Amino acid sequence: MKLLDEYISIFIHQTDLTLTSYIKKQLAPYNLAPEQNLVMMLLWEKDGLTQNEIAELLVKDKTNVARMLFNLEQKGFIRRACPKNDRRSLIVYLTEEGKQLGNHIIPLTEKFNELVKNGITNEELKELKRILTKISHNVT
Amino acid sequence: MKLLDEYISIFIHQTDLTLTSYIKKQLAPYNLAPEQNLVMMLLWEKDGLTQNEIAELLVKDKTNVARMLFNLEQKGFIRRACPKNDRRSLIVYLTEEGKQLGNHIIPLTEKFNELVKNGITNEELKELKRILTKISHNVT
DNA sequence: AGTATATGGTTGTTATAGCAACTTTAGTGC
DNA sequence: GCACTAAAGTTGCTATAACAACCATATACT
Repeated sequence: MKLLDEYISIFIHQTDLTLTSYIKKQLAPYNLAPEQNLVMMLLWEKDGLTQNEIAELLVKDKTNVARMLFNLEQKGFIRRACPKNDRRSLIVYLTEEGKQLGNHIIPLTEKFNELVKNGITNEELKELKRILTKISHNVT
Repeated sequence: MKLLDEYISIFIHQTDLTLTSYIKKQLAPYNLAPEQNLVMMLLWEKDGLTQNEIAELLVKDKTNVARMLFNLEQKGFIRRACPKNDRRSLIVYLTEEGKQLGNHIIPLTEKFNELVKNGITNEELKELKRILTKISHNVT
């Protein structure tokens, strides 16, 4: 498409859509959406983060994170508890089911990452990150 | 963030979010959302496309396009008419207001594109597109 | 102590994004 | 000409994304 060639931002956007669409289908059988998976990946690394910490780590609006966590709680993958010393915040814990889920999902995301990088050298990856970083800085 | 460094797809996703967020704010005063703007850019190039053609050109689901066009119609930028030879389809036309809008938005998007490309050589841009294309093909 | 401010979460609204199921209309095959 | 299939749009559902406004609790400052 012409737009896609003229505007690099649209090119990046389309690539992102393609990638998201793929991983979404991979995760669907596990009842997990792509961004919900990012939250889970944080928790598999370090259980017991607060909502706010998750929002900062994912560079996301706290409203989105709150809603994602609500959904993950509904699905039974996490639970939220109020710490005694600060009744404003909520700490997020994995449930047993949430912990088990990692055994399936982590290999799946590793495989996805390998697929994405297929045929691309480390040099190229570094170059890609370097240019994307430059682009981000240009508008920030 | 660790996730961002380990998974190139997340890196791309974050870059896209940053870009989208920026252009969204630029377009907001004109009562136009980023994806709505893509539709308008197509129409400024070629008025009188069908909904289906727009969906194909933008590589988007027809349901999204239908809803975007509904919103653009509500805003008064386009109108939709049924061609006599095929009562299933809808042809999309710019209104006078929609045409006028282009005078403001097109320069704005050009400026945005220049900003995004700031400090990046044509070689780097080509390289970026090449690698992103490879990545897209890997999951398609 | 008491006001002011800051922090952590929630709710509401708008805009993508894509799937499934559906309606209406057009074209095909016999 | 009738049944079948294909095509174009619409509706409903779930999941992001971000902003504004809000509530409750903590902290700071006087």
